[in-house]
Amino acid sequence: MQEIVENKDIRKIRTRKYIIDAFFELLKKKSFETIRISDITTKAMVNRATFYNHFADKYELFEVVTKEIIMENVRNQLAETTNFCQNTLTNVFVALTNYHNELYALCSYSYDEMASINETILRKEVEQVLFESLKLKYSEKSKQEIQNMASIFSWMLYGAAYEWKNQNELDPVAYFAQTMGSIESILNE
Amino acid sequence: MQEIVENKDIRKIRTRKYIIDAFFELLKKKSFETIRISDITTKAMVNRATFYNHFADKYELFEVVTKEIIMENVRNQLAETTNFCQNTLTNVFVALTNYHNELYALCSYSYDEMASINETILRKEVEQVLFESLKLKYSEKSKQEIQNMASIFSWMLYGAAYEWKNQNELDPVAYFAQTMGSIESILNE
DNA sequence: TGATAAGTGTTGCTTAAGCAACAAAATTAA
DNA sequence: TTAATTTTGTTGCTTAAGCAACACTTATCA
Repeated sequence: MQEIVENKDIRKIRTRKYIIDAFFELLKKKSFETIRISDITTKAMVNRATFYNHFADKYELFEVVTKEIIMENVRNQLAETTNFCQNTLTNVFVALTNYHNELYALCSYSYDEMASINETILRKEVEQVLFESLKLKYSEKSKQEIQNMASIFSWMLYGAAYEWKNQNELDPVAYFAQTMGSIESILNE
Repeated sequence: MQEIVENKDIRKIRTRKYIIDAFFELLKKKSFETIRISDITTKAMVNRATFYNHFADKYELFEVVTKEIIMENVRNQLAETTNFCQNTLTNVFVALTNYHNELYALCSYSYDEMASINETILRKEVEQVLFESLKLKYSEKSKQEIQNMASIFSWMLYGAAYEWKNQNELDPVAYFAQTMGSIESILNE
């Protein structure tokens, strides 16, 4: 319970920042797997033991950082669509393409690796948001049913954004409209 | 005596670096006099009290930093001329023009102010180096006489470099050769 | 294979840095 | 000018971070 002491001491904030900065700096040049804790701490000019006061390991560092820095962006865009509507899926999709672009900008060298690590985390986030949104709209449906819808949508959107990144030719909105149009026409056959 | 403990602890090195970096960052935008200690510490993300563990005040900060970063350069170039010779004056002059260029690059906004603050420090440094050099060459002369020569030369060279910066048209070596040529011809009239 | 090395994660003790509060200059405003 | 405000420099106590040493796991390569 004592756990949430919150950063009042500037040293914690500063050290954290420098670790994160150093980490992303390194991600521009080498792959996630080849980055050692000591690489990070050396660049950040902190003791290796200090790293462990902030993060359990480099996986947690990346997870936490991604959630904070990148997903905050996604969340903000998702927040626009409190109630589920036709545009919700498009908005979420656009948010996800932004996420991919930002991630790529942050760690171009190890983008695929990073995207892969984040996949589950991010997809779950999306699922959660969609669940909340769907719940409001379809209050008559069972929780399980809504959960299933949210899950399928999250997979679909995450996957679509990932594929979009690999092609990266069309504007996200156009890409999504086109693809969804095709899917709908097939489902309605 | 315990004073020279030397930096083994990375915190001291790191904090020092961040204070110095923040200081020069600020010098690019505002004048030395308008920079508050708290401006520096805020930017450096350290406590204000910590500043005073490293420096007595911002004047000492600047003095120490200048000596370390900029004058090291000057010293290196001066080191080439251990024994006083015809080229010594030219070398020192060139070193001083480099110093002015570097100082300007570091704090363009407040260059004049900074150059003025450093004047005495730098001139004394030059005087000291010239004194050592002259002493070797003219061991028959009295210490006082050598001291006087070194002093006059230091004023001359410092002033010449300062004037050169204000004109900044000719190549340093050409400027110095030309000016010294004129002076010599007058002295020999 | 077995051994040498390199990286990880943890711990007890030490030290630099943070914080808050203060008096004393120095600015600014009335 | 005087009063209000801001900045400076200092201090006692607290806390985060450094250090060094450790056991342990994971490469490296002879």
